[in-house]
Amino acid sequence: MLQDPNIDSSLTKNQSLVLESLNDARGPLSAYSILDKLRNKGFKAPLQVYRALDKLTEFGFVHRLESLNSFIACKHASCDDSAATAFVICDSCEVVQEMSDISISNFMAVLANKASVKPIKSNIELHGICNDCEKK
Amino acid sequence: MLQDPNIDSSLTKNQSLVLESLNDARGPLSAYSILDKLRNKGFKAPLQVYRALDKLTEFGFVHRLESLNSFIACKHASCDDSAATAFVICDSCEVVQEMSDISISNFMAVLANKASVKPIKSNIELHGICNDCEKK
DNA sequence: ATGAATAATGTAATAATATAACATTTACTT
DNA sequence: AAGTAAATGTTATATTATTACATTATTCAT
Repeated sequence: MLQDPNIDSSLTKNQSLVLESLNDARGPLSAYSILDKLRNKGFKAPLQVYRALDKLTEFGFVHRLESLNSFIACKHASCDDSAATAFVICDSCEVVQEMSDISISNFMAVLANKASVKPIKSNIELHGICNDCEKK
Repeated sequence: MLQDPNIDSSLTKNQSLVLESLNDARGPLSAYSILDKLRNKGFKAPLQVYRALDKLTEFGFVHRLESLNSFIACKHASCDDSAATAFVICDSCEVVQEMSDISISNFMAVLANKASVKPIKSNIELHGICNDCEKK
């Protein structure tokens, strides 16, 4: 799977390695499981992972799933700050769907307005059982 | 401040103490800061707090703020499971507004439907700067 | 009432997640 | 090339949460 060179080239070595780990993963990963995956690439301390994750999150390449203390690569071409994203998580198979349409951003804008707050960052996570798991 | 006896009477001693701590607090508290507040009431270990928090959350008396790893008493008379709640958090003064109207529940229902997921639990947190802090 | 089952508690140990502090290296800019 | 900013390496430690197991309290059917 080829990566966009323009994206990867803007990243440092550690950032690229962490992002690759997340891209290769089927689901969200904890910082420490990323660390374990990257020990054979020279990673030795959690801070190496956390620092890369900070930047990747800042760039919009990675999202943090607060309710799982874990991280997931953004599935969208570029997730700019203005767009709110919602995550739907199956508690059975742990598949995560990343939803990011205008209605979500609108909803959060309305919420911010109701609360008289200037929005910085939103976090929307819905836990449930996906269709496939429900059938079993 | 008098508590509803019907509510308190259904709680155990530890649960009541933890809920009181959260009711007395101006904002959200971490489990360990609750523990510290309750040491003079005989609390000695984090598990005493976590176990009480589990039950209080289950009963709907307490909410967990995932992005803060902390807990807050529910401001509503009774927060049944069917109602989705959103939290608006000022990153400056740390005041938390608990929003719980039908539009939030509706929004999450639509999201669940779009993702073909049977919803269990939702978590909506919006970080920003409140009006008061913005003025300063 | 009594005994069995269930729920809650006490306590110690440890696991899992995250950051502080400081030294060093690399990359960028002029 | 020198100076600055950004990234990295490394150790130690802080913070958050759970496992495991023993004990006590409560509930509930008989």
